[in-house]
Amino acid sequence: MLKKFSPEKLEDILETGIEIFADKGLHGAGMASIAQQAGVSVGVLYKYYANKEDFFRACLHHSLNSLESLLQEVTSREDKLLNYSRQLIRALQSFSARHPSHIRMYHQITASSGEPARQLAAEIEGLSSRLYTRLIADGSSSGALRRDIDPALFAFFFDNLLMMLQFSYCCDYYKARMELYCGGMPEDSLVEEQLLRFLESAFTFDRSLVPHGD
Amino acid sequence: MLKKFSPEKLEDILETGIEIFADKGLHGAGMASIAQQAGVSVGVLYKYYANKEDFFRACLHHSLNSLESLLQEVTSREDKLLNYSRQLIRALQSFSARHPSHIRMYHQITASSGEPARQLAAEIEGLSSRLYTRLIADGSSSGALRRDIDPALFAFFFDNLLMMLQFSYCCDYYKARMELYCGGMPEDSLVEEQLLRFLESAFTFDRSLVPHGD
Amino acid sequence: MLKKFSPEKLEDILETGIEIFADKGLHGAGMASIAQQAGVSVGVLYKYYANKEDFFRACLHHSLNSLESLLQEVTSREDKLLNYSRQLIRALQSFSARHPSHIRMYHQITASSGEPARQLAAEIEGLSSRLYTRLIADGSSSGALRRDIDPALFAFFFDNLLMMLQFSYCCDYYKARMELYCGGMPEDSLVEEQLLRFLESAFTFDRSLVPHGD
Amino acid sequence: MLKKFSPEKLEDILETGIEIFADKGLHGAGMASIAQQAGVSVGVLYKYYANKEDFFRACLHHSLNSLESLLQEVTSREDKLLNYSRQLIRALQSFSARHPSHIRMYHQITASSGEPARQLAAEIEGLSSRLYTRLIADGSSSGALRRDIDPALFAFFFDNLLMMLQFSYCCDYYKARMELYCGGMPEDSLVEEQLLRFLESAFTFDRSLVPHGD
DNA sequence: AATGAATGAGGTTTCATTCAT
DNA sequence: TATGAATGAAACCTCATTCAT
Repeated sequence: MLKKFSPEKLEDILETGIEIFADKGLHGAGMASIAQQAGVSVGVLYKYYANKEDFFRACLHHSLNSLESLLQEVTSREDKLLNYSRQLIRALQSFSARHPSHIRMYHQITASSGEPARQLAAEIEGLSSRLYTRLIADGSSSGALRRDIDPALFAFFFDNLLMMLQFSYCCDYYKARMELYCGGMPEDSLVEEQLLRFLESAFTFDRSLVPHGD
Repeated sequence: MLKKFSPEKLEDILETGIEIFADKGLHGAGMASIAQQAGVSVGVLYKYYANKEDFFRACLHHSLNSLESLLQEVTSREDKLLNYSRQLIRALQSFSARHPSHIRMYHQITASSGEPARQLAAEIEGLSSRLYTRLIADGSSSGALRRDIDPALFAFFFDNLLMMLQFSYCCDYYKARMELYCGGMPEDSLVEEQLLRFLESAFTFDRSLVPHGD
Repeated sequence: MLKKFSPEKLEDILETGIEIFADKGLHGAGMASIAQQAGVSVGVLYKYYANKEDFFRACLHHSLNSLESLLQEVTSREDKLLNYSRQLIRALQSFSARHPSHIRMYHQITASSGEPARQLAAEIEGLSSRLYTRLIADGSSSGALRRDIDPALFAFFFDNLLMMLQFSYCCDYYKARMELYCGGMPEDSLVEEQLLRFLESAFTFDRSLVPHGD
Repeated sequence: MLKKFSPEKLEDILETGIEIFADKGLHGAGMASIAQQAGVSVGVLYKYYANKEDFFRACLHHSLNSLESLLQEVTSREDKLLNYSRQLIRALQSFSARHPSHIRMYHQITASSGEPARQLAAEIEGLSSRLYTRLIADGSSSGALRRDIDPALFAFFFDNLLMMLQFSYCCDYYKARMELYCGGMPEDSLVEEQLLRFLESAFTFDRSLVPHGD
């Protein structure tokens, strides 16, 4: 009856927590149902986590870690923005298929408010925001990307598109919305191609270089 | 001690509900605290709404109505996509400043799951998805917009950018994230200008029309 | 909109109260539903009665009054016990058919406890208990009824049978029970005849007067 | 602070429930007060019973079981009606002294209405109604009991007297009423003797067999 | 004087957390 | 150490009662 605790079990617990929190939110999820679905007793949860919120945060960071390692992998091979936009899109598609609840969990935190929201944003978005901004600034000054842009805002738009793509693959509401737009779930390859086309144009077209203008 | 009920009071109640639900979600919000903050008794809430969920839905629709009338106003003057992208952006900025909690409320429902999520999406996103897609298809076939695109997906990307912009003005997490990207809250006019530039290029640049290509 | 109050309205209110209290009991009945069914506002109820319990008592006494006047009428023509047992049975049958809720209301008070129960019993049962006991004692000493009995207890048994008969005509549970015993609701005349036969034997047969005995 | 649950505790809980429901009825009783008086937390009640009504039914069946086993015991030694009327009366007296609240609980359900009342009656009264009716029919045809009677109705009268006796021992109102009739609580033996006398005459006297008639 | 909307105490029920085993 | 039954605070909701109109 007593099961030895193990790192694998912890993984199970966190994954179960992510699954349920991602669906029902911090308040909607119940500790008992998480414990049951994870195959442990509630006591175990409270042995490792002080309370529900603490456990929620642990689940949050667990899912963020997996997201972060995804990003790390893609961005480790330093490259130009457009060169690895494709890698990024594919990675997100693959990750969304494998770990939809991690993305949904990430979506949950975007609903948080107050100072915690501020801190989470700094913690989570700091890396990519700096990376994207720098890549765009570099590309812009090297001539690979257009010059008439605010690198920060364009990085922001860029990440916005990627975030929404992830949500659209994982969250029920966004999924339904994408199907509404496309008349069914579009092929990964079509999305990849079109989004790249959208991004490339947005980043490389420079009206000031076009002869006549408006 | 008894206060006469009035349409203004109903408005107050719904606005209070939106505020609290938007912050804490359906499960996190308490009817008692909503009643207190709205300056009515719980009894009033239950006189007009069958239960918490019913009231939640009423708040939801109240905020959606205000969003919809915003969109109606802008889209009523039928125009080309790029022409009123500017109108749209400005309208969203103004709306976000006046009714941030309505946007947050909208964000809440994007966390819902299952069949309700599907229905809500159809109800809420149907209008704009069809409008955007048509405008893009029209522009594309008339030559005003590029031809090498999937109108549905480009409409989808377009709306994604607008949604994220709204959230970034209203939801604490997204707000912090935007500040992170921009090093502080950017001027509305800068955002407007840059997003238009981003959109215009994405929609009008047609690589196939450029002499040399990659 | 404002209706003049009248004695007839008071009668309506009490009858409605009796109907609903009889079915659901003091705690199960709601003032609002009573007011609605009586066609008055709750305010009227609280104008004439201090609170729910007070109103309940008023309903109680109203139904007891009608029961009492029934009894008064039958017992006014002073007679021997067996002579008006028949009158009593018929009167109860007729009353039960006309005012079943009054009987059910009476049944409600038998569920009360503590000192109030004691007082109600004294108030309600005093009359008939003294009457029956005296009649039996008289009959017993005059030789019309058997001599080997305790008049009080026989009066008690006598009234018990009549009470249960009333309940069996009016209360759902007792009604179902009587149907269970009889395979359907028996004719009034059969019940009358059989109960009289039961009572007559019980009251007149005197074993000590029979030659041999058991 | 945590007390281990046990069958004895369950018994306590049910007995407490019976006590309070018997006094105040389903609607009048409060789960909190039941829990407190039973020495458990409300949570325990809701762990074992889905809701108040479910718990009420459990209490009901608990008290009916004890009543039924009483009846089973007496009726198991199959005998003639009058022979075990005495056993029955004594058993009821003893049971009433030991478990007055079980009788009061039984009395509560006789106040129920609608289809549930019908079902409860069938469930509870079916056994004894068939038994009594059969015994009387047998006795009647064998000559041990009089022949000029409707067995079903006489069984019904018989059970009515026994029911009222129980109530008179246990329910405050009926208790006060019996004292009113008897000028104080009569000795068990007196009641036994007189009720038997009442019953015997009612069941054995056959006017048609008496020489002179009326 | 009658109305019925508003009140809010109190009832039912849930569930995060504790702790005896 | 792991368990999960017990706890009880707090949430949802009802309805007796009040009182402005």
